[in-house]
Amino acid sequence: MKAKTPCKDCPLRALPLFLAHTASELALLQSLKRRELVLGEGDTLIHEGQTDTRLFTLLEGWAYRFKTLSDGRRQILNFLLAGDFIGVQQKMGDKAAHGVVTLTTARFCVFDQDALWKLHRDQPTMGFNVTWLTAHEESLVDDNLLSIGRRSAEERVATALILLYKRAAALGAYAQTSGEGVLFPPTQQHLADALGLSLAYTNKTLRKLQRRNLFRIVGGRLQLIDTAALAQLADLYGDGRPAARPLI
Amino acid sequence: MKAKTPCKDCPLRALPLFLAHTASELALLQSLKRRELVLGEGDTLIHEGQTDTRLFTLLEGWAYRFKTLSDGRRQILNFLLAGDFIGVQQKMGDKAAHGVVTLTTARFCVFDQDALWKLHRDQPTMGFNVTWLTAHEESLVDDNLLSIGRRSAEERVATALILLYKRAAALGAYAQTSGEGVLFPPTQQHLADALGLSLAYTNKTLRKLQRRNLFRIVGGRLQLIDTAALAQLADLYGDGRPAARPLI
DNA sequence: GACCAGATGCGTCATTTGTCACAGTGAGCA
DNA sequence: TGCTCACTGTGACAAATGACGCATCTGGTC
Repeated sequence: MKAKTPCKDCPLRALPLFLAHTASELALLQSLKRRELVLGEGDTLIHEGQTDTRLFTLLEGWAYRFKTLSDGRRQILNFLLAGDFIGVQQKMGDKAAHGVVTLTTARFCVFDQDALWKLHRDQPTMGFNVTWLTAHEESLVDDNLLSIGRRSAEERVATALILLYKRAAALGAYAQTSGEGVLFPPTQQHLADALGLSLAYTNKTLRKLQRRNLFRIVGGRLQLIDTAALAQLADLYGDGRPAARPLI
Repeated sequence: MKAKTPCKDCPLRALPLFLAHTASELALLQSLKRRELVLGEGDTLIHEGQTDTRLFTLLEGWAYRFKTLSDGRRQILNFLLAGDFIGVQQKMGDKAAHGVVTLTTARFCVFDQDALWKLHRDQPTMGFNVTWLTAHEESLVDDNLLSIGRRSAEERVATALILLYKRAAALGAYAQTSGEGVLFPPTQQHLADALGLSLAYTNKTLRKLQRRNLFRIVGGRLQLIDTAALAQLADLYGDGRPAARPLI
């Protein structure tokens, strides 16, 4: 899988979710792309505590960012899907960095060591895009913080299902979305760690909503059956559909 | 208070917490500074849901970012102290923006409408600094998410007290830190909303730690008495002291 | 000094969520 | 075929946290 797709032909870029870039922006990206990296399910891209790493873009598959306490308690900060840009925080050398682990086999675009600075220096619009993506990821974490701090278990599950569904669906056929729903790789343990709940209680809550016929998970695919009921539980602001965004 | 201090003489800039900027960077900042704004205690800087706003830097006082659910449950995402840069997320037009409210009388630096783009375009190092600050704020929210998702009430309180203490202390005399501790304006209700706990339980937890003589809050000032015990409860990675950072 | 509003402090009881133990299920594999 | 292992499902009970009510304190203000 070292076949380096040229950036301008990147199939992700064709999706309506992603904004178009100019030829010179693409040329800069191409010049910063070092290689592609494929990891298996459950592999570590960035170790927790690691501070100097490369920058990556997730091209295919799912991953997640997480932090742990010394006794092993783990919190998933957010899930990463195709198009997500990874590593800005580590580049800033923040003391308490997080880890990144894959949830499925995943393919990454690996950038030059100095990519973060060169993006800002050589193409201010790309620097702006980095800021945009960083602010956007922060807003995902903000949402999760609201959920975990103030929503009940049922509401958290409903919120997570809707938001993850919409994110995956926005990638469409590229992420194998179909009439049967979206691919949904997280296990209940992952959901528990993301929602700040125990595994057992996450299971009970999922079953409860499932028995009310609000959603279905079959064969690794998530289908929302009663989106309105889920949305009411979740009490979201918007419709949860991700905004069009830059792709770096 | 419309007395516009020139950026290069900003007293914040003299603190060791903040990195030095070049003359041309300062000149750019100066050109983007429109005015200063003073708000009273509990005033709203940015309404929740507002998407297009200005950029601000908090020059003096405390504030907080928050989100609410439609039934009024509120989550404080993080506290803002002098030197914090405000408004990047709203500029990105993220659907589910947060509000910003002051905790004390506060003074803000108000920037030009297009400041975000001009910072990137005219001085890539300043664009880089915006990314840095945004990533840094995200990492604060990551920390809070770990706390609320996986720490017990006692651990959350200990963590918050240490981190807020260190942030305030890093501003030194500028934030009126003294032998009597740091100024500490949040009420127990604010702490409860930040920690994802109820007001009553926050009170009980604070009292418990206070009775164990771990800290003291008197006259609006926070003193850590047994920092080691607090740190052990908090299970932090580093020492919690904030890293040197750009000031925009 | 009396009053008031916002904070803090605390007891009791209710609810949510966690813990533990164990059973079922299905995919991979010897 | 029968392991094993990761994952899902479930019940009984325990622990953490929330809800409510009310007392107390404190600082402003008339």
